[in-house]
Amino acid sequence: MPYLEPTPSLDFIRARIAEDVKAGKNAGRVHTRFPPEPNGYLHIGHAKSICLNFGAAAEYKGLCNLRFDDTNPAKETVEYEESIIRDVRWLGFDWDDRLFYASDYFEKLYEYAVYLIENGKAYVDSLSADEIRQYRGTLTEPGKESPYRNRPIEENLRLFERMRNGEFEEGAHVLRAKIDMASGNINMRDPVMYRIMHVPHYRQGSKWVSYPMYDYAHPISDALEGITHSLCTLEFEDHRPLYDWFIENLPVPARPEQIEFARLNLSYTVLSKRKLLTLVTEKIVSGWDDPRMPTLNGLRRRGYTPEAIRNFCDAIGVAKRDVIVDVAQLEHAIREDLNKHSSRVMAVLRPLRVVIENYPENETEELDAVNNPENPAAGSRKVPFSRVLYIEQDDFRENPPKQFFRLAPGREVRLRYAYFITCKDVVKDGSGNIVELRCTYDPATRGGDAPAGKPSPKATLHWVSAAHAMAAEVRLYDRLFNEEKPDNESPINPTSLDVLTGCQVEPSLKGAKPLDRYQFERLGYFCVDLDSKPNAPVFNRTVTLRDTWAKIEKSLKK
RNA sequence: UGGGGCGUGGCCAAGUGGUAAGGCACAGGUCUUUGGAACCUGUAUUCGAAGGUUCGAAUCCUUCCGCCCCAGCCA
Repeated sequence: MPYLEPTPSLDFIRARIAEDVKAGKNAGRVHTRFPPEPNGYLHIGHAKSICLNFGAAAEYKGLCNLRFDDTNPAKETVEYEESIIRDVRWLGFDWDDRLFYASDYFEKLYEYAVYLIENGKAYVDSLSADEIRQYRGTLTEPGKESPYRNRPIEENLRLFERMRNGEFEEGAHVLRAKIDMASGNINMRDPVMYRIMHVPHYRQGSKWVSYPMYDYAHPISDALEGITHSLCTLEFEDHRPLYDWFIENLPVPARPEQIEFARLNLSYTVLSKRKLLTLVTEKIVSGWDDPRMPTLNGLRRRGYTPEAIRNFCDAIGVAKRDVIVDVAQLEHAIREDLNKHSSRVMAVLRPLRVVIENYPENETEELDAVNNPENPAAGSRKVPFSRVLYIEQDDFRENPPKQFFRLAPGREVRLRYAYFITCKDVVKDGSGNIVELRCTYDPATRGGDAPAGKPSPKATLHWVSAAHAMAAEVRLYDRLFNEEKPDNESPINPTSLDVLTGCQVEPSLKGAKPLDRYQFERLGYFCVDLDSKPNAPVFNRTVTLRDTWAKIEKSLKK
């Protein structure tokens, strides 16, 4: 029996696409689209859809269009459109010349609407919005037919044209599909196709005053673009019969198929456009790109890479059940990527002055430090060492607990890439605060290697030379919410942002530019913030390193 | 009580009648000049529940239970 490679399991959408291709449906062609409405910024949930649409198309030698679903001029702006284009590109996807807009189909959409009217399948209703709601019935009771439902075709045609010409006030009339007011599916109870809006469109200007609704515009837009698989989220499942109804009742050039999947939910994170907008407008965060935001530009500013986000989307899969993915999964994705690709550097966030008593006053040594142990090709750099250093306050304990093996009085530890040092004395100020450590170094340990016969210390500390280090601001971020499933009332995590000033970073960081990413050894991954200036650098903490000591310490406190 | 969906370990997720993949998280361990990384080991007698069909069921049938979505002239 020959060994067979296990076939990688496909998610249900890819499986379906594979079937269609195999069956020769659409001549084996695969064509998807990502259809955002330009009314907000893209977030990690959209990334799932983007990766699915562009990814699945590419895997089956197909294409994916970027199409703006801009049918509601009251909410849409160029600012949003531009941010969406930037974010999809940044994520790593390309649509060549296939950038489309539903608004470019308005004329065609209008013609199709006329076609439905002519065939007795659409009518102009003159009921008010309130009345339409009442006539619609409820979830358990059927609706009633509008008294205008059987208007003569000619009258419908005249009225619809006058709607287009701007002869009516908003709300005076709507165009409705004539389907079934008794349907158990409310979407089929004569859904509205067009409504009058005296609002200029951000791309069409004042050309239109009647705008098509999503349910009507979407299937036609898909058909006009030759979309084969129209992927959307679960809440549109009920709309599929309507989607199909338009496709079946109109002479459209293709028959796209709508398939629904579950949208992404992330623990400790809010992902609804409305809630995100509130965070921005109420100034709870600094903007759409606040590094605590789950928006793509927020994540970018936080230091996330497109690759990590794509890997995350890959890892969580695509299915139909409602899920809440653990943010730990996202954090794992960025750690995994940054571990492989980011340069190591030493930075001291909360400095504690250390004087090496047996080291000459005015001497400086340049020591070799490896840039990335995961990637030898990244090479090495020189780090200056001198008599006065800074180490992390957390790395010293006057009365260390059992499992603490960092620096303590009388104890020897290694300074990374430098020397072993031993703490001889603790200097305190008037109120008993530790302000300085007096230490000695062992010249035989240069580079950090233990000489033959000498045991290696249990701890290795990062450090920085006081005379050479550069001062910096560091912003420590944590999850925005402490509740696993935050809702509208959830308070934000008061420690979601901790700004540290007076941090000391190694001099090689002098040329760092906004968005450059590093690992601060033993601390986490950081990236240069957009607010950073050459003389006043600012770093954002993307994510911490896994911290075993923090876990021990936490269990110690219990 | 109308219609549409969904229920596999703490969180995701394969599996489509032949005896429960994988990832995250967690717990041990090896190694280590990052308490990082890497590597190894462990964690569902069980697939929402109960019946039934079958030599054999997470997969088929029946009933029940639970959760999500829909009553915008939003998308």
